[in-house]
Amino acid sequence: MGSDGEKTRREKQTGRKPRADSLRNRDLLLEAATQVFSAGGPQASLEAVARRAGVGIGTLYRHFPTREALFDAVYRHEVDHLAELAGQLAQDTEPVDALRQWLHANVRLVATKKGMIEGLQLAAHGSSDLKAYSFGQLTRSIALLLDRGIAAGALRADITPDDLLRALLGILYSQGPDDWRPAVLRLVDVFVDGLRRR
Amino acid sequence: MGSDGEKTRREKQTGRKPRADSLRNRDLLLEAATQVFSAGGPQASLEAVARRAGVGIGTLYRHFPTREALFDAVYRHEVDHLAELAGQLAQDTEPVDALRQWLHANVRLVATKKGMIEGLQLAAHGSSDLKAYSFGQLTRSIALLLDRGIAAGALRADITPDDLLRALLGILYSQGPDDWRPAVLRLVDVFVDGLRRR
DNA sequence: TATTTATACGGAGGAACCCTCCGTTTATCA
DNA sequence: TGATAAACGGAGGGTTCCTCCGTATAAATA
Repeated sequence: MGSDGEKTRREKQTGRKPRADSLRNRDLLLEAATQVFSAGGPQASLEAVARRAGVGIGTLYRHFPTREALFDAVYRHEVDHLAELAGQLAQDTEPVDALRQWLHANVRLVATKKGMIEGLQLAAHGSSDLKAYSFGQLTRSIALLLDRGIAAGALRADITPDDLLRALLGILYSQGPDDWRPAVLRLVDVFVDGLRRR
Repeated sequence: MGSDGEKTRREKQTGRKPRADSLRNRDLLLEAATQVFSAGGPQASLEAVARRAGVGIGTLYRHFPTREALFDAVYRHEVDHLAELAGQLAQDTEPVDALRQWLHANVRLVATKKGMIEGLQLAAHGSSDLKAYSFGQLTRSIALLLDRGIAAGALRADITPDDLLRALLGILYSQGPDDWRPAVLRLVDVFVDGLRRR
C-alpha cells in the first residue's frame, strides 16, 4: 500500500513538521522518475533520475530506498486514474461497452507511457507493494465492470477479474514496433467478444 | 536471421577450418547462456555466463558481440521447435483444436523457461535479428493454423496471424505469481472462442 | 614431424551504475 | 536568535559492461 510514501512524507516519531526541502525534493524526484522511467523503462539509471531532479544520489535513496519504492510512487498515481474512470463508466454506459471502453482507455494510457507497462509487469513478477495496490485497484475496477455485465446476462460468468487483468496486461504489453495501437485495440475487441455469453 | 551465428561459426574469408577450441567454446557459452537467461531473465550478467562456461569474458564477446546476439542463438532453437509442431498439428488435427493445442504448447514451453518470454518481448521492442526470425517462424506457424480454420469456416477472418501472435505473447507474458498456468490456459481458450465464426 | 601463421584466448582497464556511509548544511522549534 | 533534528551531497567500494592487446595454440605447410 502507501505505507512507504506515507512514512517518507511524515516523520519518524517526534512531532516535528517535515522539512520543506525534503518535500520539494521528493516531488522533484518523482517527476524526474516519471520521465526517466517512461522513456527508459524500469531499469533506467537511478543516478540519471537524481541528476535530472538536480539532487544528490544520496537524497534519492533516502526518499526511495529501493527501485521498487520509486515505481510504487510513480505508478500508483496512474492506476488511481484508471480506477476513477471505471467508476464513471459503470454508471454511464451499457455493460459490455463500458468494459470495452475501459480497456481501450488502458491502451491509450500505455501509448504515452512506454515504460509503465514494463514496470507493472515487473511488479507482477516481483513482490512489491505496488503489485498489491495496483492489482487491487485494477481488479476492483474490472470486477465492477465485469460483474455488471454478468448480472445483465451479457457476459460469460466463468472468467474472473483476475483473469481479465492478466489478459489485459498481456495484450497491452504485446506492443509491436510500428503502429501497434489499432492492432491492440482489435485484440481487445476480440477478447471482449470471447467474453460474451452465447 | 542466422547471419551472426554463421559468421562466427565460419571464418572471415580465407579458407581455413574453424578452430576446434572456438567451436567448443561457442557451444559452452550457448549452454551456459541458456541456463543463465532462463533463470535470471534477459538482463542477467554476461560475465556470469562466461564464468559458468569457464571461459574469459573476452571470448564471450568475440563470439557474441552483443547481448542480443546471444539471445539470437539461444532462442532461435526453441522457436524452431514450435514451428515444427505447428506443421504436425496442421496435418493431424481438427482446425480450431489444432490452433488451441499449439497455443497451449507455447504456454507449456514458457512454463519451464521463465526468461525466454522476456527475451522475446525484449526482441519485440528492440530491432534484433531474433525478432525477424522468431516472429517469422511463429507468424508462419500461426498462419498455417489460422488459415486452415478460416478456410474451413470455423474461424473469423478479420484477424491476422500478426494480431494473434501479439495476443499470444501478451497473454503468455502475463504470468501471475503463483500457479498461473490454469489461468493462462483459460485465457487462451477464451481468446480462441472469440476467434470462432459466429 | 617441425615450423609458420592465422586465429582464438584471457583478463586488465576505463567507464557507468549500484548503494552505503558520513561529514556538512539547513529548516524548524524554542 | 541559537540549538538541534533532519536532510543534503557525494566520495568510495563493489559489480558489470565492453574494448583492447599480448600471449597461446590449432591448422596449414614443408
